[in-house]
Amino acid sequence: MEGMGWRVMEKGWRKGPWTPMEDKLLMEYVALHGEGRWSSVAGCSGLKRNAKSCRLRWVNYLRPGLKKSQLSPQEEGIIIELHALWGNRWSKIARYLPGRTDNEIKNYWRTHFKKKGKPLQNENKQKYEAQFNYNQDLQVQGTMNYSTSSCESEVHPTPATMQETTAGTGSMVTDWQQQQNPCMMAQDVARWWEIISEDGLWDDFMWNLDHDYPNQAVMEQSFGPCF
DNA sequence: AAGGCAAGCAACCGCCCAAGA
DNA sequence: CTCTTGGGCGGTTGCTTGCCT
Repeated sequence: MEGMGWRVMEKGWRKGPWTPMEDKLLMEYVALHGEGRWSSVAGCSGLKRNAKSCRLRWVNYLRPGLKKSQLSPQEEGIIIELHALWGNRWSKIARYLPGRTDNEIKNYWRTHFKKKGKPLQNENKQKYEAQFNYNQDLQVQGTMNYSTSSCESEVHPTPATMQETTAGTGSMVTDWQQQQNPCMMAQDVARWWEIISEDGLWDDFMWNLDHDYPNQAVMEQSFGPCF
């Protein structure tokens, strides 16, 4: 560690894993000054960490309301669905999973889905289907905002989808209103899933997601011009 | 029991963008 | 308008841990 660049003092900044004492200092700082004033953390708190490191530590680990538990099948389904819509927009996806961080979702995706040549089959697919059925139940109950018609309507993942995970961020709807119109429904995802997994399109699709947006050609082939 | 290997995760890096001077 | 600075984001790295041989 010490000799490998970890924890070396570069411009006086500490690096590497955070100690409990550093966490305590950072929490005290945020309690006093609030979030978002990262550039002055070092000066005010005595922490020898740069602004970015402090922000990251706070956002990914110390922030109140973070869930430490494993992702539920419902959350997994949400990730799958939103990743299909937006690609690697982790922070955007994270906004719909209260208590989860973009880093966590990103790591989860990479370890659980990306490394596998054909992810989401069998066990994972079952999990997704559980989520799908769950969404359908909600839809029946009238708590879903999913449109069942077409792309013309406002269609987006709803707070209802994430009801289980909602921890009262309060900003979800507002955030959502600023989002694009994804034009995809749970049913579409399920159908797309079948096509991708059975026709061997998955690899192409996945690797194209490394770029900004999902493979539009594949999507259009499956669903028409929505994408 | 010990070594190797892979998965998981915390943290860093570099780039981009927006706001302010 | 241009430059600077701070914050945010996605990609990547490398340590830790658990499993397998």
